[in-house]
Amino acid sequence: MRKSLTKNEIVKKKSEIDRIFQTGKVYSVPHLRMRIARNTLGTNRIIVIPVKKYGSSVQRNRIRRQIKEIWRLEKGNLLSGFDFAFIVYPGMAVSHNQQKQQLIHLFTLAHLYTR
RNA sequence: UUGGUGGACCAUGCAGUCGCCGGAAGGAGUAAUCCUUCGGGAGGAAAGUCCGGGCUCCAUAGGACAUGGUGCCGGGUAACACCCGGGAGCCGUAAGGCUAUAGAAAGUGCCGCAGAAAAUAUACCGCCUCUUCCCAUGGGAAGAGGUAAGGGUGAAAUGGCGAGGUAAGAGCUCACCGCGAACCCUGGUAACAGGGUCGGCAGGGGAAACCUCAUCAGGAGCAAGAUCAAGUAUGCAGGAGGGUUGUCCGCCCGUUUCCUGCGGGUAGAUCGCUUGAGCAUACCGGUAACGGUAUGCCUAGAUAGAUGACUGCAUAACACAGAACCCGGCUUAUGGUCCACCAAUUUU
RNA sequence: UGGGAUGUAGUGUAAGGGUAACACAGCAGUUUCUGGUACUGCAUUUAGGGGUUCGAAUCCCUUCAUCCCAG
Repeated sequence: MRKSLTKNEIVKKKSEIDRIFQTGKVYSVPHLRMRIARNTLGTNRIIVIPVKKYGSSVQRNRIRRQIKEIWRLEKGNLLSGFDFAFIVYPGMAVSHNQQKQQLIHLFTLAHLYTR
């Protein structure tokens, strides 16, 4: 599978975001919370939401890009048909390797790997 | 060497792998779309939104009042609360810096406490003269008057200092200094500066108190505004005017229209959107800000929002920080490099 | 993104340029066998910085924080 991340793989509408928050299951590690909900598209979609108190716009943009990058590299190994929402709280690790370990831990908790 | 002052510049580059958003060319496909190649992709402050403009709609932005901004002089600019040059005042040993720098004699108001008096001038302690009385040769008390030199209060006390003058004093007179809705000469476009004459003290502060004078400003803002598509109910009730604006005039639209409220529907796409008061280089004009001419260049345009991750080398580049219609400034945040100048100390 | 508003003790509010005030809360003390009530006292650089003024919470500039409106 190609490791791309196009616009169709991002959750955009407010009604869909609300649906994730109302019906999704919650898995969390320190300073990061993941909600997943099934969709009817057959593919996975993602949204990253840093809370308002996380920092300046530069810091919020950076953490969003970093999580998108890790998700892009890992999504080929995951089951499909889910919407993902990552909520980031102040204190999140900045290092790429630590973030990667945290996300893999979350995916394992949710039993999302194909094998 | 240490401390300081002023200014200029940079804000990463190269290579590899995987990705993101536009553009151009080619190809596949009915189309949606996909593939290949080439080339581009955040800032000096993009920030705060403090000023000024462009642009769009309302009338082409008109008149008066209100309201608000600005405020030494000259220049620059599309414009400005910006910039450049000059004047004056203040601060600093200096290099340099700062200034909402018009008018207090148009008018109104304010100056707590203290102090006699806080702006009409006046008189607490004093000083001096005269009259009366008392003790007796020098004082004391009371009354009438003159005066502002001295004391004291205050942030601030009605020109300063010296001499003459006087009963004591006083711009009462004089010299010097200061002052001036005053006049003349010289220099300067001007602000202003220098000099002279005259006046003879006119009179405190504050205009970032109201205000006066001069000058500027019409309102709203790209969620402006325009087009297409989809969808709903040319629905119900009230009003006759509505818009331009804070008010009036004027102007524009209008009764098949418009406004207000309730109810219902859609929550999509395209344009605006990046060629611009643009950038670079050279020459010319100007003290400078800046302007002119020539040649060359095209350099983000997303729409829940594109720049990331990993690795190596170089390096000071690891800081502050992310375009959202676009420009010119100001202010604030922040890593570094270089230049010039000043002061002190040391050495020659 | 655009348009506005407000910052005063821990909280809620006052204050005409001239000593920062009131209520509740907090702390300490007195009263009581103890607690409550009551009484007395204490704590605030008026969000930060600068300017005007003899003097600033107040007037002006600037920065920061919080809140509201427009989808």
